[in-house]
Amino acid sequence: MDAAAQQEKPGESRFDAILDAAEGVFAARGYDGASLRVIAERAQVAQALIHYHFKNKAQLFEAMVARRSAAINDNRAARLEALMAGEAAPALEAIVDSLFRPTIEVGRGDGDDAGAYARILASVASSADARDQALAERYYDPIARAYIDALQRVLPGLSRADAVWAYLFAIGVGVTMMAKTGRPRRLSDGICDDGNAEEMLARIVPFVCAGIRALAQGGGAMWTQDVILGGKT
Amino acid sequence: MDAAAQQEKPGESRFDAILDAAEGVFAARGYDGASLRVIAERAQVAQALIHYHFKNKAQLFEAMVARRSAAINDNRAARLEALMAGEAAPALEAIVDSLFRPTIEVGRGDGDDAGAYARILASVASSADARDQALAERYYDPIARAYIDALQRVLPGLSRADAVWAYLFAIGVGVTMMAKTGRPRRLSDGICDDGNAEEMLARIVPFVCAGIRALAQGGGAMWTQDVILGGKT
DNA sequence: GCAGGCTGACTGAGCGATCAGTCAAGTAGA
DNA sequence: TCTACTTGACTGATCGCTCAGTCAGCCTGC
Repeated sequence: MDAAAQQEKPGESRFDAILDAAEGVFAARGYDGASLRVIAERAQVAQALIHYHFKNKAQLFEAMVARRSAAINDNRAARLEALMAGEAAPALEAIVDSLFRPTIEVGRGDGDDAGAYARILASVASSADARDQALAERYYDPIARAYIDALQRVLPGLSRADAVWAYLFAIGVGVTMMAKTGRPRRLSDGICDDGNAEEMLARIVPFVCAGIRALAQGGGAMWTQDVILGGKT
Repeated sequence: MDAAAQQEKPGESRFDAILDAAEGVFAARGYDGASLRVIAERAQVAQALIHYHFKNKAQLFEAMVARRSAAINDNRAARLEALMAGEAAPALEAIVDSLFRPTIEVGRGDGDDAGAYARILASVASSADARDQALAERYYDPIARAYIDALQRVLPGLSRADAVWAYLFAIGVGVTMMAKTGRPRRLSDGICDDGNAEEMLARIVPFVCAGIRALAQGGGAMWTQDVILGGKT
């Protein structure tokens, strides 16, 4: 047992301790794989206390998502509002940066648990389960619409459909890359490190921005048609 | 056994029926949420038969991944080899298309189960769990290296590190978008439909290609530095 | 000042349900 | 008869959740 890892953060309520523990265990084991017993152990509280504060397992999960998503999306909203307040349209790069940076500064954390919430988000984002989609709709769709609007304001040539696709593609990149799986290091023989968020962001932002601009220029639909019509080679 | 009690897919072995059922249940409920009882029910076999064919739950999961990944990655390898065989370097678009198309034609399926395997892949890809990373390493790292090599051959300006990042970003987009969550439709008020794979692919390919080219041109690292040094606006 | 009622925070014990996995017995085709 | 396949019955472990009850602090009436 690692005493330091179990030590309660000073000044933290047991309520928050449970949410912290839940985040780590849900991230490591998935929703069904996580057990309330293990969460209680890690939070150093009795298991029944979880049911005192939260109606059931599903509500604990939602409370955990609600707490983190509020922190991240409030941060995003503030940055985005500041960007869009001026008369001149901001750079696309600034918008995309404001989309990803809060997930690092607020949502990623440090140390062994880095990327814990990002892994939870990734599973929610790629799930067709009704519970997960309801969470996505409640806690992430509002900010998503704000960003889709912003993309259209910055790139007048971007259709509504392409703006939605662009946003979702961007989220797809972000959500999988923030999860800190260790795969970049393995695939690159140590050159790439997904533990270095700043190094990743320096690539994700130009990658995503170039992709969005390509959709705005509408150069896309032609390609696959060529492949289909002309036969692939 | 009377003919009426046969499985839904005629001529299919119970072995494959178990794998099919496992795919659907694992996709819908996650690894721990899936129960062997439910899988056996859906496959219309006794639960013990699962343990006859597969040592345990983990091995069933791996066998399911192995079967699908072999189908997808053999298809990818054949397309990629054909593309790289010629003297002239192929278009980047053709390479990226060959990366995504097999997941639709082989791995996505139709009807209610569309995207089932893609959802499993998404959870494996964003997991830091040792079992999931071992699966990724065994079944997906080899083809990943082949694509990373191909990217560098087509874009000589692309460094090894950027090629790895580019590949992982592309996979991030693909894996989350193939999962068929219904979110595009919800966010776009019905305009966008992630059930239409061809429509998505027509956007994903140019998006990803433009992103990769941006990394090859190295225009990335400057941006975030500007933001940090100059303050954001 | 202080007794008594009241409430929120918290706990140990244990319930019924369900889990993955085991096993001996049975069946069918070669 | 032999082998591969298939089954129902079963087990110990673990699950989410409930429940009765402890405890400290706070209000209220006297």
